Amino acid sequence: MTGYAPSEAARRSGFSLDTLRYYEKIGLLSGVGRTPAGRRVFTDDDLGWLTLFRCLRDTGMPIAEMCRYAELARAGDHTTGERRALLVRHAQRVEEQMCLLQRQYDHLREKIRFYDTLG
Amino acid sequence: MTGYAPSEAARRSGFSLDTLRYYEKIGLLSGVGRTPAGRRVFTDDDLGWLTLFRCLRDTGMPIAEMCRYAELARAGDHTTGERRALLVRHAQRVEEQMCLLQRQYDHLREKIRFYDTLG
DNA sequence: GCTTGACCTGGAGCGCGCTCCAGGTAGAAA
DNA sequence: TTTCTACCTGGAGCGCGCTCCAGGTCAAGC
Repeated sequence: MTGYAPSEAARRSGFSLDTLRYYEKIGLLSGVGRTPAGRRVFTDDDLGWLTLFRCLRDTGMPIAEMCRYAELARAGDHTTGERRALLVRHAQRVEEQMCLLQRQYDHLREKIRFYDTLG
Repeated sequence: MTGYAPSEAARRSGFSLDTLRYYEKIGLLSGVGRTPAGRRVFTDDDLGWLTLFRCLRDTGMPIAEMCRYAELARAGDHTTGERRALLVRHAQRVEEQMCLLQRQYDHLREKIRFYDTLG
């Protein structure tokens, strides 16, 4: 149960210090420990959450939905089904997003090929 | 050289009427024709531009960069090299984005598989 | 002639996700 | 002992990309 300073947690998660504080403020990240002087101490568990948030953000999940997920997790083991369903729905949206991205990427490549034929 | 009403251009491009007006206001789309009464008339050429903008937006290009591209195109044929370079740079960013998306999608799938093992 | 509806304008407002700031504290380094 | 750095708080501000609104115009259908 190593503890990490805010700057270290930021470095490892890829979120800024301000974003870490923001996530805690809105209740996305909760139960972050403190030193007697009031400074945050992040655990490996917190970093695990941050890794998940990184994944969800990178795949375009809105923060409100991540909050919902975190809330379910806090509510206990009886919410695993709902949590899984939430992730599955999100994964489906990501698949669609990947298809669209691929299509438009192909379109873009074609446009570039057009410029290639000009000279 | 068929002409399209704003609502038809919106339907075909997938942009809202407000967005079409906005794109013209900021100079992204220029030279859109008008009826004597001042109503917009979109040509096939305009729709071609909108299709390109759709592609670039869907792949995450900021509007400022699309403006730059449109500006180059308006400047004439001597800018084709620069235009191509702009698209190539963008395509590279899109490739990176696709890789990241795939990685995080895999991560997400793994998380879902974890929930599957629970019951 | 009257209503309806699609369109026009300039400009304000919004939702998201941070990001920055002022003013302050604790602890370590010189 | 002074200074420096990393951190703290509450709250304001920002950049992006639209989106909405009020108030008006025109053309077509009844």
